Amino acid sequence: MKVSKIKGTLDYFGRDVKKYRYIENVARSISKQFGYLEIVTPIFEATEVFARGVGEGTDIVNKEMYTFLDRSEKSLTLRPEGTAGVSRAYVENKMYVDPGLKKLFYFGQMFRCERPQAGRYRAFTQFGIEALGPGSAYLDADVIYFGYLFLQKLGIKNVKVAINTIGSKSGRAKYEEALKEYFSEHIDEMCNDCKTRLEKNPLRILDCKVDAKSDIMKNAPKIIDYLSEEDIAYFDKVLKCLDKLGVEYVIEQKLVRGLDYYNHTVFEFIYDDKNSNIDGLTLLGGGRYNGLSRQFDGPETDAIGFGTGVERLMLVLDELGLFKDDEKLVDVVVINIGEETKLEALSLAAFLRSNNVSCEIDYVSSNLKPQFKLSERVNAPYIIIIGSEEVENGVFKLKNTILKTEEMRKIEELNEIFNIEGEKYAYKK
RNA sequence: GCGAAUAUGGUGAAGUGGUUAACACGGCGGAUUGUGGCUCCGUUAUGCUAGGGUUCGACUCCCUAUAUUCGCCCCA
Repeated sequence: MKVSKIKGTLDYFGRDVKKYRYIENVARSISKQFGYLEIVTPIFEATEVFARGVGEGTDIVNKEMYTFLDRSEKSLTLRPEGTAGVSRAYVENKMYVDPGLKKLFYFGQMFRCERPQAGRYRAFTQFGIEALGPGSAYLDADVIYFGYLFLQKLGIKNVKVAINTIGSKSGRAKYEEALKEYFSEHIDEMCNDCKTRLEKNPLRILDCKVDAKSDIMKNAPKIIDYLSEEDIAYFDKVLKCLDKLGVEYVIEQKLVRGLDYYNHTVFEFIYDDKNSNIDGLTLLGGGRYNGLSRQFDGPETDAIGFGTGVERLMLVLDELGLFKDDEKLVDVVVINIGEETKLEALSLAAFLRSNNVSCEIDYVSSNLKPQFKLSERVNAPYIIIIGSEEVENGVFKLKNTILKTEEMRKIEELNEIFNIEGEKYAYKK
């Protein structure tokens, strides 16, 4: 039977898996620096977690989720994003009883059934952070700075930080009402997408690219008129903090984000280089989601976080040539000349390995050619060559493939050459 | 859901309406070598995504299907 991978999924191996782990390692180390601890939540959850958490009106819930019935007819869903599950876990495990902030990060696969394209897959990996507990403008800025520094550490410089506020939940609700009313009067002149958005999520109309330049859009109600003084002061403070931290940003009034749970500060990091074919790609996005915990019957809790797509970052690293893979696979390849010394070579390899020297050996052939091919393939800096003459005389040939030198050494010197403490290797007659 | 492009061996690929489907890399076998990576010889797609059609004849033209890729929408 010929089977192939499901559309929009990836096999990682070779260089790609190294790139993937490289990003993961950077993510983990920066999380540590900011004091975020890992949380691992299930790959699947009850469907309500996302339906309620992410929001009934969102694209994710309406057309992108992998939802299925288990054997007891319960509706489950493969997680399409990380925040809802973390919020559910926060409430369920009563993490709120600890005073102060819970700072958590996750790194894992998410699933969305949509059309794959550059940097977008159906099974993809997100790294995200969530800070649950007392909110503050300082925290908002710190979270944004986290994202900023993360991309910097990966070497990704040309990034536009777009930021906006959509106010408190009540402000947002009033604003949505106003938008609905306003756009209802003009809906005939607008694009089809906007017509559906009007019912589902009027905020998103602002995000429309088709009608962006029309007068209707220009004259639409502004969020600023629906923000309370506290909301505005809060946002100003976030911006001041970013100034101080040296994060350059652009205020995008029309940045609203597609998930229902957001309020107050929202942001997106967008790759910004007109000359690049990945210009405009969203690399990281997030915002504040105060009160999401109420969806899971938890206490009203402030929270903020972001998510970033690892596959997209990999795409950027490739595009910019930022990931170099010059890792040597092993330190030594042991080559034997003639079948009669194969066992001696294996024994020598075993000795090296047991003393933390990584080492490779050809298990099949005793011909020189394939053995040298192997050492090329694994990029070994050293080659040890033994034949029956060497064993007879208690020596071995040591080849340095970088300096391209070759010399005969006594077997007693092996430990010294590879910095091995303890018992010395000796040929057994 | 909409739109576009592509589909030849292990890989990168060239190709023409008409006998043996170019070339390169890789693989395999061998020659020469106690030391390869240079050289030399041989070998490596009864088949060009699948099915149908046009034709005396199609890998090359048409249709359908499938897959991949890219874009829109939305997002990470």
